[in-house]
Amino acid sequence: MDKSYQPKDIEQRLYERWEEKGYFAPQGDGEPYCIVIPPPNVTGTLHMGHAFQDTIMDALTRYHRMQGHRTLWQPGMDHAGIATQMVVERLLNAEGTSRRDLGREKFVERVWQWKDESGGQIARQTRRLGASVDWSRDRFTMDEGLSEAVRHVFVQLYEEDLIYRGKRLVNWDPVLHTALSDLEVLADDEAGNLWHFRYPLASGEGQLVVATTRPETMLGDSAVAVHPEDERYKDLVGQEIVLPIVGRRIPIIADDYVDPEFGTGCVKITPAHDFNDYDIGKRHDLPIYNILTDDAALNDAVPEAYRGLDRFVARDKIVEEFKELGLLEKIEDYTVKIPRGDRSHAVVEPYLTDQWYVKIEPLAKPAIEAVESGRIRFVPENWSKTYFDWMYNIQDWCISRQLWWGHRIPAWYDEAGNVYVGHDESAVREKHGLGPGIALRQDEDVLDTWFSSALWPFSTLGWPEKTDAVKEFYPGNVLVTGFDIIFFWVARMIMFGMKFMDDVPFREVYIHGLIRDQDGQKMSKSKGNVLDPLDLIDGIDLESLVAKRTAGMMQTHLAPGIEKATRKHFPDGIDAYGCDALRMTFGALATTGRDIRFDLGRIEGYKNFCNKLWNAARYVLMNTAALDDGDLEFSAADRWIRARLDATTRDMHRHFGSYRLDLAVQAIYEFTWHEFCDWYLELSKPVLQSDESSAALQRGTRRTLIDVLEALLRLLHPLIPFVTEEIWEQVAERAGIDADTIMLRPYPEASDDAADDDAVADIEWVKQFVLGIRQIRGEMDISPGKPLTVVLQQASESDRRRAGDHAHLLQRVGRVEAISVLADGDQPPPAATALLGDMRLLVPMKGLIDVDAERARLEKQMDKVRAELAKATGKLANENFVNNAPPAVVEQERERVLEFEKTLTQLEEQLRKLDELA
RNA sequence: UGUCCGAUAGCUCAGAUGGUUAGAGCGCCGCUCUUACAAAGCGGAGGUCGACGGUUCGAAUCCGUCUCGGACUACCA
Repeated sequence: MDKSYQPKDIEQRLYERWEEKGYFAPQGDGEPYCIVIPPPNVTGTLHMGHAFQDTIMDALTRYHRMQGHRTLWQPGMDHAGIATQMVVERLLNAEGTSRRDLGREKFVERVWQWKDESGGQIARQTRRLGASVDWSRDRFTMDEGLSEAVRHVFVQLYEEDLIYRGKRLVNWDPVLHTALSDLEVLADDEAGNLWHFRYPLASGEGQLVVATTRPETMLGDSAVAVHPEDERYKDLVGQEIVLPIVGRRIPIIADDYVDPEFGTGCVKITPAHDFNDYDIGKRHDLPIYNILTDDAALNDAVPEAYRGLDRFVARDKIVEEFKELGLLEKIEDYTVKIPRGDRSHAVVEPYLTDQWYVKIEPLAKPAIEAVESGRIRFVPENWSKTYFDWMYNIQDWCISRQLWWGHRIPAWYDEAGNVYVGHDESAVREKHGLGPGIALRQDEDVLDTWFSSALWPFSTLGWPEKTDAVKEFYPGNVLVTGFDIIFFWVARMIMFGMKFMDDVPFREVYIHGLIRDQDGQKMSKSKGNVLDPLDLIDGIDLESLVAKRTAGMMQTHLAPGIEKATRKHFPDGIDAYGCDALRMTFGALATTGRDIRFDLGRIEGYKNFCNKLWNAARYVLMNTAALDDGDLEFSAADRWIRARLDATTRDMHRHFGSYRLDLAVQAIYEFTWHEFCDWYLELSKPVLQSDESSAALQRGTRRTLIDVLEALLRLLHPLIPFVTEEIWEQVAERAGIDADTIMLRPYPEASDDAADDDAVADIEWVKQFVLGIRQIRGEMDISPGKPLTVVLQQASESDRRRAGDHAHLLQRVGRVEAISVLADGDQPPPAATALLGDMRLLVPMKGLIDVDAERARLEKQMDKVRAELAKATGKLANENFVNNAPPAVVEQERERVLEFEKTLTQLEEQLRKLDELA
């Protein structure tokens, strides 16, 4: 083995072998365990969030696979309608052509081409992350089987009246020319104005002042509303306004919606271009004046001078004209929420169009119950509240999109505009008796991407076919995802799962946090703070990183700032940490539902951890070459480390069971480094490197070294698959295990044997002994290599026994040359002191210890003890404590006081000794 | 608008059901290249647990109020 761990050499080689051998496919006949991957968008590349999520899922998958479950991690990708179409359109633009130039068919072909390239990139990244997905079952939301599932669902919902077509206001993206669902619209505060317009009464007597953030929509006004109880305007209700510029007479109406406290208490009503106004319009039967085109320019319904103007140009012109007419009361600065498309970032318009909708309430009900009843559990639990909030107020889902890339809606129209829904055209013709003479044309629209995503937990398994996979792997066990898509995806999977499978799609939803940069900022391309997980695995130099972050930016003016920040945060680029280190870091950061600041310091530490493990293995392998059969005798250290391994194994099961990968990482890190390496390996040396130990004892230690390391590797494997596999192959051979991979070995189970208390106590005593000596060395500046003589004062029977039994350990690990026991009544020599229970460890000074330094040490220790003593006696002096606290707690406190007092006496005595000397 | 989350060492974070001296990693300060590992070993310093009240014998932990962050959600034109 190399002297240090070199991940680069082994990761890809191992992954290829695992894949070739088919280890990722479900194996055996254990209980099924299934996770479906949240399918990444084909367009993109995997970012830190994906890598984090994949790490969690892979750890769970490997853990369950090792437990003998028939484990499936279902992979796949999403066609991501809008996102993908935008990317390809941008490519076309760069080539000087466009979607429209190509035409629908050619364009879609082109997207498929792009999908193959981009999807390949994602698959490569997924492999580099070590994800043990079953590639043989890889699916894509637009492949034939999934498209079949989509059509099936659409047709059934339509036939059950749960899908309908309707003309209403939708969120219209005037750049992409498509409708959007509510969820795809993001409203953020932007600086704007509030314009106050005077609207003259038709009676000619007076005017009303209305305030608006969108002056141009006044061209579509069909009323002015006031609150019914508003005394100022009560008498005007029923009268009319003459709408300036347009000249239309519109009524003054009364509606509760109006807040009399806001502005003037008068609201202009534009039913075609505002959701609230639309509702009011319906309540009052107002005419609807659509004044916009698909591009959000003004259409022919407005006065000639405004026709064809962009909405924002028209806005200025309207304001100008009001000013000229003397009808502009005032302009205020005002912060407005501007709705923008989440992909195009264009300002979205409420717009009246024909769209397809899913009637959501009947679907939402069982989905709410599924969570209420506990059939689906959110982890952490509080996310269920978010889920309920949305589900209780859920709106019908607009599922049609005016795009070319996606599942075409399976609806056909005849020339009269009658709509027929069916699997395909021939099915429609057959069902409705439409002969070949009748021309049908298919709906031009495609479905919202999330419509097919909602079917993912069962469509990927072959549904609507009744496949074995469906029977076996539905419902899945856990969904691992981010909170940002609880509404988009999680809720919809639950609704469709309940509807079509009559069962929940998964039993638990593990919601993880968002990966942020070192300053807590969300990672995004435009901020230039994204990290490519592969760059953390393979490393990248500064110049390449800068180039990568500033390349292909939409807003090029941000590049210099990004470059500066990048040079500041990564002055030396990024080291190659290897996949395992990255995964271990993600695991350690996977705390319950809180966002994660990704810190390079952490990954560095886990790279070191991998190296530590590597070197521990080197030591074990070096020392176990000569394994032979024969009697085994296990030392106290052997028995101790096995007990510790058992305890750690229990911890690992508990933490995996509760999705606390952070605690799992912490527990296994602690065991590996601070118990196995720091102590056990050191304690094994005196046994193996001494002629005095018996062959049986040496055998026992060798056996333990191999056994514990082998189990440790299995405990670690779900988290750090590569380095564990690489080491394991050699260790397994030594251990006499005949198997090809650690992946399919059983996950360790804690033994039922009671912990070996004697051995544990002995080794704890040895540790305390050594630590005491080391402390004296450290603080007295005695070289670690210098052998010391130790005198035991007030040694009990068991202290003496232990000192005798483990003298060889103390000698080697503590560099204690000689131990002598001070007889009762004998004068102790001037010495530096450490305490071990009631016993004192004395390191005689013989010129090597500084009296003042030792005095300072003692004073410091005594201060600490005195503080604690004061606290404890204070407690006991409190009658309430003594009377009310559980007896065990009180008793414990009494014992502590005795301990402290005894310790204090000892230290005082020692201090006196020093004073005598001085 | 409503809901939720967070505030613990210089930094990034752990701290079930309230109970010994509040922990880890990194960083920092010393000392060591001791034959698995300097990507290491050993020792050490560093925290009135956001603020104020309350419950309790006892609060980082439970309950209120507040401050400062963050997220989601709904909005008054």
